[in-house]
Amino acid sequence: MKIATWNVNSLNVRIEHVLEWIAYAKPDILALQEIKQPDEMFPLDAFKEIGYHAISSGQKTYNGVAVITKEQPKNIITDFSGFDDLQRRILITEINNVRIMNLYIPNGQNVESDKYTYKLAWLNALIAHIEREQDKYKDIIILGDFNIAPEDRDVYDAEKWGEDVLCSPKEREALEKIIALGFCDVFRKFDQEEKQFSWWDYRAASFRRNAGVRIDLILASESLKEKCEISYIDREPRTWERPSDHTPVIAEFNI
DNA sequence: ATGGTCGGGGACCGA
Repeated sequence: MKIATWNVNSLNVRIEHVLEWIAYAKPDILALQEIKQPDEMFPLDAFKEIGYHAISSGQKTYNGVAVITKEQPKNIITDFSGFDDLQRRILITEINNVRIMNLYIPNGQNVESDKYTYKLAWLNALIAHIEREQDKYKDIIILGDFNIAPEDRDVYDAEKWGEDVLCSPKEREALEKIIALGFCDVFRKFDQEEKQFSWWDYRAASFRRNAGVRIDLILASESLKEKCEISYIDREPRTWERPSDHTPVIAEFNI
C-alpha cells in the first residue's frame, strides 16, 4: 500500500498536477491539504474517471483537506469532538482496516500570535483525539502538513531559524507527545540523504538553493512501522510550472 | 520577495 501526502496550495489551480502525479506515482491513498475550495466545487468526477474514490472537507478560500483513494473510504470524521472549529483541517477515514488521519495542522504565524495559541490548542485536541482513535484502531497512519519541523536537521538553516514558528519548543513537544503515544516518523526509519525538505518558500529562489524545511510527515503506529518498506520525498512536482510550494511525501507499506 | 483568493484594489494568508 502506497500512501502519500501533499499540500497542493489550491486544488483548483493544481488539479492537473495532482492528476499527473497520480498517473505516474499510482498511490493507493493520497492525502491533500489546502485545497482551498468548498465541497460543492470539489472535482469528484476527475478522480472518478481515473478510478479513485475521493472525499473532501473543504471551505471557501482557506484550508480544506481531501483523501483520494483506490479503496472505498469508511467511517469519516471531520472534527475533533469537543473542539469547535470552523476551519476545515481534518479528514479521518478507515481504508483497508487502517485508520488514516489526514491533517492540516495550523501554521501559527509566529510565537506571539493568536494563531500560535490556536495551533497549540489544536495540537492538544489532536493528542486527545488520537488517544480516542487508539481505543478503536490498532493500525493508524497520521499524515499531512504538520507545520512542524521535527528536528534541526529538518531545517535548511536551523541556527538562522532559531525557535521561530515550525521549530518552537512547545510545538515540537506536542509532536513528541504524539510520537510517544506509539508512532514513528517513517521517513526517519530509513537512511536518508541530508537536507531533504518538503516545502520551499516561493521567494528568494528558495527551491533552487534548497532552502526548505521538512514539515510534511507520515507517522505510522508501532503495528505498521515494521511493515513500512520505504519512505521518500518526490521533489519533481516542485519543478513543474506553477507548482505548489510543497511537494509529495510518500511511504510504502507491505499491507 | 511569490502565489492564491476575493474582487475589482489591496488585504489577508501562507511557513
